[in-house]
Amino acid sequence: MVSIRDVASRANVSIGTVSKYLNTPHRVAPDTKKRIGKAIKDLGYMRNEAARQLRAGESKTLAFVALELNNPFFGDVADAMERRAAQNGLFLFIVSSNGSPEREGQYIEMFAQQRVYGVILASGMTRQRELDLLFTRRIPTVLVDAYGKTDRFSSTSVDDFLGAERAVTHLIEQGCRSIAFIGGEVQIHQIAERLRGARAAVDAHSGVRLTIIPTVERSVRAGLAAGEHLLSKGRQDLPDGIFAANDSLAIGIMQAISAGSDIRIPEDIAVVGYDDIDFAASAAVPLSTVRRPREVFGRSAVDLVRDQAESAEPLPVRSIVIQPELIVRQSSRRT
Amino acid sequence: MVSIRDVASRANVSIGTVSKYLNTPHRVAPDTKKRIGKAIKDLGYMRNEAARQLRAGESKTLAFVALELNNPFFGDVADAMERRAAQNGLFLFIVSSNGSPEREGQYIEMFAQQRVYGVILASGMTRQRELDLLFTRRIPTVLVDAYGKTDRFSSTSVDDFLGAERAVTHLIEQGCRSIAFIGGEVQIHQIAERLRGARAAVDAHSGVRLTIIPTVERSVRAGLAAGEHLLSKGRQDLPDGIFAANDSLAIGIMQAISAGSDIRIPEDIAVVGYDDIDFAASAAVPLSTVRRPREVFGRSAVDLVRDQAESAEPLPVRSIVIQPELIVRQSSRRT
DNA sequence: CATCAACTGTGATACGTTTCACCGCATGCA
DNA sequence: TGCATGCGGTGAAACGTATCACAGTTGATG
Repeated sequence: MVSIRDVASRANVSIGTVSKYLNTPHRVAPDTKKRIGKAIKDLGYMRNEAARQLRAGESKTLAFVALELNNPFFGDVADAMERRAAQNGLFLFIVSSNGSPEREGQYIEMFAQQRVYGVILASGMTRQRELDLLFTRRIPTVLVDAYGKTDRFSSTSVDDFLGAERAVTHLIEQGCRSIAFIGGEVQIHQIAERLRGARAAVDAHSGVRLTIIPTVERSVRAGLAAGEHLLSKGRQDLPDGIFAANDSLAIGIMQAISAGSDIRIPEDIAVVGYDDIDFAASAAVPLSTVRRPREVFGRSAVDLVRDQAESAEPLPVRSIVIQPELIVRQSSRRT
Repeated sequence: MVSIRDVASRANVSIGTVSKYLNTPHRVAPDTKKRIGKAIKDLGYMRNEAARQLRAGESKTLAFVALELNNPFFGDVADAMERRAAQNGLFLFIVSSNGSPEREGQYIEMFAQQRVYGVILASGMTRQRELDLLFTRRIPTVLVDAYGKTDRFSSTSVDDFLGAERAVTHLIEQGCRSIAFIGGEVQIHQIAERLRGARAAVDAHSGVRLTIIPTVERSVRAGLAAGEHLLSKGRQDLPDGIFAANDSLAIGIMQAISAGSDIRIPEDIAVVGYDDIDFAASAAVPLSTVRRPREVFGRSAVDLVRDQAESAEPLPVRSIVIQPELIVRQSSRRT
């Protein structure tokens, strides 16, 4: 493997000069510059990033830990972050925790070991252990959608409690009295918030019941399975309103219902999802949902990290909270 | 920042012993082990990955370059890769080229500088420059969906030519005579293949026309725009069959058609997409499509990289070609 | 009792950079 | 001429780890 040393000797200069060429080229004489450039090309030299990092101690790599990538919502957010990162001269590494806190922990540890530029956490299930790690190491960290979870990190989030409350209140206004919350994995912070909001809405109206149906994943497939499970019950046990933890789930459930029964949406069961992914509007029955702005989300998370990283002294914690918007479509419109 | 040196002195051992503790703990006496462990905990020591890499020269990080993450297909593939990587004790870093070959080039260069374990390329638009780079540096590299593009790298791919040919032949059998191919960004290898397949099918039948409609992105939104553009033409200029470059596009187009006209799908226009993402089956009109197995895809790409990386001598190039499957649903079923 | 192997721990070296104090030299100015 | 200034280049010292030959100790074996 060819190193800076080889380049130096081939160009008849010292190692220091080659390094200068690499980092502050304007401080190298034109003639020398040419020689070094040629040597690099001839040898096919490529800087060893590990060595650079070790010595310089800084990195331009921003890490984004997503909960799962099969949800298009995260894909869109990731793409938005990538654009913003590029504008700031940063690189964005995305990892998927695939729903496992242990795995996420491994990744965070690796990022800490790499001394990355910063970390954006959107898994909603980061363990205290890793949060402590990031905090004590002073690694610029931003939490996505963990509103109120911590006073140590900056965050961007949508007020999921409010969003869920609005969604369920809407269902109740449409006449629903038995509401099922699907996707109740309370490990995940966002989901827990949505459940809390749903319950608040239900509690505010007498005569309304809330049932919780957990799922393993939050994919279309999981929604299908949940829907089929639901249908296997007696007709009288069915809810008349469904609030799903995200759109993928909702779409899966609606598909199961329309394929496996003559139950009508929204007349017999009204459905509301969460996120407003692009596929929500084009579902068999266009899906009512709670919109979370993806572009803003991604952009502001990157900005928050950058501000922290570029600032000399520690910045005060900042929390950006975005209001969610209820989008009513056919799947819940009864009037 | 606390280093291995601090740990050593606090535990009253040499640096070498601490390193041994970190890498081959079974060669350290239980008593010493305890002392070192305590010192590490007390000091909050964390290994510096850059230094480790510099010295050891090896990494456990696999890089996946995706074309775009807003397409759920890539998200699913990425999740599948992540699972396989975890099984092999590897880390998976995902990056999105966001449709820009320059940006992709930057990432590849950075991966080469980092001496990553391996690289999986799925952008379909990797430049020759970067391919050469990876090849000469002997970085284990696998191409996804670049069947026949190179004889230097192993690859997993779906035969997109065949898939497209089948899709369009199916449209013709359903009576379509004027077919539009939507998403014609020929820069991207996969898309170019699909276009080639579509043309082959059209050429094999007399009296059938093929129109190409390019789009900037390949998202639902882009499909909506393309659909609206289509509708703005006179009714007699409309195609009677649409083959979209992917499902997101197809779903967007169908949505535009059903919202902005009384044109019926499939009676007036039959539509076929590509990928069979989970949302295809649950679209307003369930979407016919060409299925690409996502799980197998992700898994085998990781395996190919691993085989190369673990092998002492260079392995012969291997190409895994998967047959695509045409899934006929309502959007193209006229009989 | 001598020998040998297994087991622990040591210290020096190397990995490929960046950085920084320093030096020689030419230039401009009084 | 004397002196400050700035430019272009040098060489050595880190950065934090892994590795490896080697040494000391112990227990078993013949």
